[in-house]
Amino acid sequence: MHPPLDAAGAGGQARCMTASLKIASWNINSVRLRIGLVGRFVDQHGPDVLCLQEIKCETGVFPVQAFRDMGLPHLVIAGQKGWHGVAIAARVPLEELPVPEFCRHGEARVAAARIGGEGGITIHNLYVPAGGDEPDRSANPKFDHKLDFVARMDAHYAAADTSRTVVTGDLNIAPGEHDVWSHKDLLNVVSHTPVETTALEALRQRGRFADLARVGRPATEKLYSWWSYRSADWTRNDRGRRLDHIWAGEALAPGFDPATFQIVRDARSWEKPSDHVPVVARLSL
DNA sequence: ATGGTGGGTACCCCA
Repeated sequence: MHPPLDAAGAGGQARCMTASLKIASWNINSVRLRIGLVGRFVDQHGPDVLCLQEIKCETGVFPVQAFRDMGLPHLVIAGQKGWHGVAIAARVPLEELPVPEFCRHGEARVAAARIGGEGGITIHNLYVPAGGDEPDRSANPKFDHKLDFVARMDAHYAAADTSRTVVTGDLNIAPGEHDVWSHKDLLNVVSHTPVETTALEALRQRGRFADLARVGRPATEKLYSWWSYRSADWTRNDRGRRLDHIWAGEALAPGFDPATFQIVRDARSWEKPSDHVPVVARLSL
């Protein structure tokens, strides 16, 4: 057996009786360009684990020292030149795990780590392919790749012990009617087509994961984590989508307090923002 | 119906 995970107390707060882990996910759209925004987020929110997507750099040029300086010295980095790339940064030691082969093209879209050893928590940080523009898998190879990626996730999580696993990241799918600004207008738009939303919900349920953003809140509440850059003023009509997710396996879900789930919407207004904002959840251990 | 913006890279890919 291992001692309880003592990750509570992020940001120098007093340690709690109950250990907990504050997990955040953020598609940063270039970690080097936005390292200052990462620091700002970490200062303000004190995550114990920060999962980043679209780091857009090779592992060797990831800004390691900046993460040490912000109190997240433990890193699992899966980079590649120019695009994609994911990383997990933590206050507590991470054990890097082999990644399931979700990406048939071998792109850097998955990072996996365990905290707390045997009986600890496994974290899968995913960057699901966006899927291009045309929602037709025979006409659009990128959409085919996306659906294949999701099918591989399904096969993996259906067979795995997911009870102490957190799946998080930019899944590039807004599954629910109220995860997009207009269900009707987006039914034929990649990220919200029925073939995608049905597949994602089915695999989540087969994997016995709770979608933490939706636990304990009304299904009709609009929730978004991404707003396109291609808008003069993203706040004007709030045309967002919820593409970024934190899922918890069934042993972790009962210790989750819905009040700890946050979408850091104001980060979309920071200077030179990512088009995604961080999502945060605290898990009791 | 269309095009809008942004990042990395190298003269165009991707989101």
